[in-house]
Amino acid sequence: VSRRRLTESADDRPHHVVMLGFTDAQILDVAGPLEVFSRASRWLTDHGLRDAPAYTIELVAAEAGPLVMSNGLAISAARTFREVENADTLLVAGGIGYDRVCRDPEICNWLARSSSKVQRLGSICTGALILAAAGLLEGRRATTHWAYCNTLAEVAPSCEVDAEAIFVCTDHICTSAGVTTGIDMALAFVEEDHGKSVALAVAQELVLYLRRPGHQTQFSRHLAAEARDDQFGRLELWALDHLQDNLSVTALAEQCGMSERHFGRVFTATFGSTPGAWIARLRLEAAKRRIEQNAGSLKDVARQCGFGDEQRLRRAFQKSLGLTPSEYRSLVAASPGEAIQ
DNA sequence: GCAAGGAACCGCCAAA
DNA sequence: CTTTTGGCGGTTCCTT
Repeated sequence: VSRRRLTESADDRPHHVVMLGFTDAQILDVAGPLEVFSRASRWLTDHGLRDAPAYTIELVAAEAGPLVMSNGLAISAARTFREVENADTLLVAGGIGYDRVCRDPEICNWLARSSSKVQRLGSICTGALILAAAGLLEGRRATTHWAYCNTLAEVAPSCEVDAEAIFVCTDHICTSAGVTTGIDMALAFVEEDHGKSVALAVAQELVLYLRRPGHQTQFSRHLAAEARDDQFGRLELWALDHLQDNLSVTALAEQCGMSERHFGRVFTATFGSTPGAWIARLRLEAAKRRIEQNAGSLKDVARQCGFGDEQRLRRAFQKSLGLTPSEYRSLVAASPGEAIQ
């Protein structure tokens, strides 16, 4: 994250955050980050740190008409992207319809032009592919939803794709990974603008908001998997519902009706990740969410997420995070908004 | 921390 | 002939 702070402008103009949404965008892509800015703004005025709102927030549509989000919820944006002026932070949502937006030259041109005018340009999930379509990720480091990292590398050959990062910022362009990471990115923006304590306060408030839907990451994974509606989409749904069961390569291959050898080969070609590593990641993410939500003992978490016992859970955490599960828990308790990779 | 056993991964080749 | 699929076996990594 660039350390560029908002200059205290004489007129104390609020920072204008614009989210570009489209039909079939992920609702969490859209709502999560905007919620961060809205809460930050309220926190600052509630605590007497600002008289005027720190952020003004606007959702604009890529096309005319209401945005029917990937969960069926309809939101109406007052304006389309054509009418946007003076955006300070411009965010691009991801979701199922991203490819349609990618093929729209008017939006791509608008994004390319806006990029040089705005202070920050961010993408959530597959929104990164829209930025790539606008030619904005060439020669940069970037990330996107893990299942689309290969696609991103294809459409933006000189883009250095970081499949591991939660979000990646180069200069003023930030791309975030899966849906919920858009919230982490937005928190980083708030921190950049108003300092760590404000970001932390917002994050703490948001923990409640995040807890409510339950297993947020898996939830969004469910939506994405359902929407993908192909063989591996169905496999992911099945795997998410069977985390505690045997998810060996043999079992997965059987689920897909393929031989192990063929399954492994097709899977790796599609996802750029081996089946074993993918399952490990699914389980680790699930365990992290449960620990963040303080749902049960580590033993329960280990069992529910398919690690079997605490030892295996601990090893998995050590390997990917360099922390033990209990260290992770206390870290999250100390700073709930901080996402740990 | 170590050794044994097992699972995952992948190159290679053959059949469909 | 090319593409898709599957079996075999060696190596590596993980679990116990």
